[in-house]
Amino acid sequence: MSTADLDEKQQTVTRWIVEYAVFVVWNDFVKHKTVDRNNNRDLIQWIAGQIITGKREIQQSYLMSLLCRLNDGRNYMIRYNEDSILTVLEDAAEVLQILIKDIKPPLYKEGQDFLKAMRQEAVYVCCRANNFDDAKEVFNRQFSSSADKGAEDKEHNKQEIQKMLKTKNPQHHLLTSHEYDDFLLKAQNFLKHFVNTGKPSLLKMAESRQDHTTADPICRDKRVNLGSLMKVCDEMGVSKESSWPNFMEQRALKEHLQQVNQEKKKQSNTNINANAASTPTKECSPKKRKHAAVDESRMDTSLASRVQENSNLNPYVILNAELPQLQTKINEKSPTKSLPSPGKLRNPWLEAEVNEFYQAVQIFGIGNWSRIKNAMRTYRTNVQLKDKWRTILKTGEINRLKKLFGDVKK
DNA sequence: CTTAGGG
DNA sequence: CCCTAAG
Repeated sequence: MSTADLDEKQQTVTRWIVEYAVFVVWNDFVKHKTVDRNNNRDLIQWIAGQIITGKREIQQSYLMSLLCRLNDGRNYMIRYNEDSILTVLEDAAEVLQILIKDIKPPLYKEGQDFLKAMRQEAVYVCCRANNFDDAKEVFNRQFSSSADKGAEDKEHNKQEIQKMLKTKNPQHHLLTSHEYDDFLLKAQNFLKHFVNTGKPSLLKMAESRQDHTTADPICRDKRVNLGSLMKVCDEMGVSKESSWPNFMEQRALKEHLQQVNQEKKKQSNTNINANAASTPTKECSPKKRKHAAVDESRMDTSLASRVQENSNLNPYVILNAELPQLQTKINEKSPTKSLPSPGKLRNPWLEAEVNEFYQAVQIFGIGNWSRIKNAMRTYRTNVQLKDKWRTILKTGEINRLKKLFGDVKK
């Protein structure tokens, strides 16, 4: 097989994954009117880093990033990048603008209306939180430059909002007559036009495959069997390393972190170790585990079950979960290149970093430093991780971690 | 390219 | 954190 063939196949698989990703994120959105940013961000970041020339793929990745922002829209305190003063919904409005830039005539008005609605909502969410100062700033940013379009109704609306802002009343009818969920519904109705409702190719492939490969009930109810997806990649002659993003492993890690955090919240009620539930395979010999795929069944069910918002993640994870600016990252070749770049000299380990590391070791096992590295998306090398583990043992920090997160499997 | 272990 | 041997 020539390398050109391989490239093309990789491209195809990449497309499929994008397609599949949109499918997953969109389904989340319409079903629960929410998108789990902390999980889907891995997907989006990976996609953003891919070299995908197809216009549709770019649109799709914009769509997904928009959905994540809409989900966060209630909380105007969130910022998607550090030096931005824009609130989530303002940020989302920018993404939307790009998304609908060359929208076709029949939809043009709808698009503009929705964009307007989003800008209003950006003001409203501040008002609902009784923060009229921020609301005012958002308003000025979003509504000041509408001089170019002197439509009457727009002006009217603008004045209405201005009046509302003056009252400083969070119970104003403008705010109470529409909930945020109504806005999401509106979003859903409009954004339908951007999502391909057909089944993703990758999913179709996987489904046709799993019919005769397994009778596992989990796989039957249309849910995705990631193992099958990977198999498809294999059969396409695409090496897993380059084609299959390691967000799968990252997700496993994140889920584990969430579980542990929730467990900690419930605290002393039960003595059950979170490990026992999340890492069923412990009898494997190290050699065997090395070749086993990431626990597929667990990730399968997670696809459908990551519904709840988790506001209790530790700060390190939240930091790590910030979305990249799609506008700037979309053309970059390698997502890993854009990660927190290492200082030239030595970088001390932060406690939160060590905690994440320890939990990663719990998931992937001692010695699988490479996989741990990928899951953590850290700039540190496998060897550094190995050395860190050694010093954790030597210094006795292991005891602190053991108390915090439980034992680590051998 | 990965990991283990010595320095 | 680096180096190197071994898989």
